Amino acid sequence: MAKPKIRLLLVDDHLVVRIGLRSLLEMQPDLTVVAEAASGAAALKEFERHQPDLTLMDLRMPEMDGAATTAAIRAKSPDARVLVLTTFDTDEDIFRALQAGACGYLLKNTDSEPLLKTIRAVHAGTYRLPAEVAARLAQRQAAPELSPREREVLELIVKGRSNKEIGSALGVAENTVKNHVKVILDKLGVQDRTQAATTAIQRGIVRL
Amino acid sequence: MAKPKIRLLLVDDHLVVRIGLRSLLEMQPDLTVVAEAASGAAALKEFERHQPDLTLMDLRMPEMDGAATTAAIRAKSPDARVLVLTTFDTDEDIFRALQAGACGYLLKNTDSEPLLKTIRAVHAGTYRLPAEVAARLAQRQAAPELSPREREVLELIVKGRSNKEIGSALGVAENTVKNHVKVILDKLGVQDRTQAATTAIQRGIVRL
DNA sequence: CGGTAAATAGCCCGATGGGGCTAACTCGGG
DNA sequence: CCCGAGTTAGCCCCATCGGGCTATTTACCG
Repeated sequence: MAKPKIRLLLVDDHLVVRIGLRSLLEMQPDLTVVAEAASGAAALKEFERHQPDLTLMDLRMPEMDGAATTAAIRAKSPDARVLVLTTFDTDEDIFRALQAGACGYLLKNTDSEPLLKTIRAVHAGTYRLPAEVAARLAQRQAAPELSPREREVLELIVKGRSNKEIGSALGVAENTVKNHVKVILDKLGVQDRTQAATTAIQRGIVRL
Repeated sequence: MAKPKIRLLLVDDHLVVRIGLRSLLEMQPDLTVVAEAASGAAALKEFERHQPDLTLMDLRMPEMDGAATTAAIRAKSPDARVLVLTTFDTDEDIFRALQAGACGYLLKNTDSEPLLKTIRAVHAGTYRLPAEVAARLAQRQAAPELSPREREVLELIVKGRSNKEIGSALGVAENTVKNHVKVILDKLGVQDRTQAATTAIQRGIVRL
């Protein structure tokens, strides 16, 4: 055994995905899966115990999602390498994952070759984000972020509440809500609340 | 070999899921995976060739989705058994799958025991839909279906178009659109177009 | 300590939306 | 051959929405 294997931690709430990944990865002579976790909380424990070289992380998970888990891991181990695995990619998810400190991202429907190639590249520190993703990230940075209150209002918009209902729900005047709505529409670059709702869902700003 | 094995066809566009399922299923003495397909079209070919006892079918796939593929299979082989595997369940997807002739449905994040149990139950013909799902189906049948034109209008609502814009897009008067919208709101059981948009997305009536 | 952003709230006004109601025409099934 | 559903279209009316504008308080950052 000339070179030590790359030690991997798998984090995914889907059993079949964990099994599939494990089978795929264990067939490689330079890779070994040292632990699996089905939740963010479990992932933290396993990371502590095994200190893997690289963590493969699903984004959509119940309770603690992949971005939050990634942030928690990197808070304790700033040089931890995390590669995000997503099923369908909303810009917001990827953005949050990368902001949380993920080193890269992959779609789950990629073939084995690009998957293995990316794992080795990330481990070697030579991984670069695809140009298309980098472009979307740049665009996202250009787009102004919503304030906490605005996100709150946006969630209620998505639920179909009127400005008046949102006002009483938040304990503020309807006029105040209207102001927030105006800012939200402006920041999202849309004309009305329906477009705001659908783009919020599309970008993953709010969970449906 | 006293009893013949249950011969399975796996249909899923995710490589890791196919591998994971195959590993899981091949460990069972009474199950064998005779073929895999990564698309609806490929699934039809493999079904023709192998005539499996049971097909495990993903719903969300590019080009031809699971419901359409299930319908195509059952059009040729009316007694084919198809078990739908979904990641996240929108009512509409499940409903369409069952209408297309699927025998049952499972979430991908289920553990192995319920998965194996369900496979054997479906093959034995003793599978019953969970009460919760049956209730949702009953509710869906109670809900009146949208007419083709109404679905068309709904799609434009989701895109954030105004009634006037929808009218000119469809070549009809704004008043006509308003009538359609009224009916849509009524059929969906919602108060305004924003709720219509979000519930349409949630139920899977329109693709985002 | 001053500037900036967020959150609050008010005003006016025109555009849009949605409820209720009537009424053509068309097409397919009983 | 008529009935029902779908599609078309009009009417009135008022609530809601969204644009534009100003203003106060708080809080944080440089």
